[in-house]
Amino acid sequence: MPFTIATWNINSVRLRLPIVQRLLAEEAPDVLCLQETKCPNELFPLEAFHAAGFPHVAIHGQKGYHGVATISRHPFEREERRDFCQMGDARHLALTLRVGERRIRVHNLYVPAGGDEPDPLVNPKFDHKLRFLAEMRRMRAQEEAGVSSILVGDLNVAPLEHDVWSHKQLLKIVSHTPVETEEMLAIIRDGGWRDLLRRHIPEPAKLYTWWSYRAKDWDAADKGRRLDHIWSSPDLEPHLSDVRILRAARGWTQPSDHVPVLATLDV
DNA sequence: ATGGTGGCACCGCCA
Repeated sequence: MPFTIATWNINSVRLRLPIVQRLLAEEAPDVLCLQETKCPNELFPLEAFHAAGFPHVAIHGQKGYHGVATISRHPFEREERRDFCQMGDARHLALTLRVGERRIRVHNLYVPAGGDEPDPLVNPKFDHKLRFLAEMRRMRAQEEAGVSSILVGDLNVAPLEHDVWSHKQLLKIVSHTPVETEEMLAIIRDGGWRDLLRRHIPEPAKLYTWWSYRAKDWDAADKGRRLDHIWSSPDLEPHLSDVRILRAARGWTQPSDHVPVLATLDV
């Protein structure tokens, strides 16, 4: 049966509830992982997701900043919230889905953006980002026997040359500096992950999931970056049937600066 | 060319 997982940095789940509902109605994913919910747990709009056909919801929020949530049609178990870098930030949520006979561990991550200056000695936010990525090196695709893995989220790194509009012009821009891109490729390699977007649409095709709010005309300028990712354990890769980046959502009413990314597996 | 926009909470911080 087909199984679709979606990931979306929503930049306030309460403000953008109408477009989240639109995504759920139009794309009907099985699971939606949200980042930057910017919503304390007690104010999370649970009922709206229940009404949309998603009875199983896990949240990890905080006031004002960050926050992740995983919304599912299928039941899950073993919720986990890791405190990367021991900063107290709400940036990780894991759970194990039961999909038919299969068990899938789903990690939902929001990696720190890292500020503007790509020097950990003068910019504590960039230092935090590098330490966060170093901690991600310990995440293994094959963690438990008999359990597949999917890792999604706003990872705030565009690792490949064709994940940005201009490789040369972004080499000193946070999200595409060599220290970040090399670290991300090492996380993928050492963790045994498969980059499902690139398995489906290899380079040199350009792939973007984020366009700045600051551009006059984001669509015409098209200065995007691929910051949002879907990775899986190797056993799932042969079951991948489709990948979609919903570029049109960048033009929806009161949009997020990120668009939804979806992967469909035949499981 | 070193701004530009957006959200939240509070008058600045983060992206």
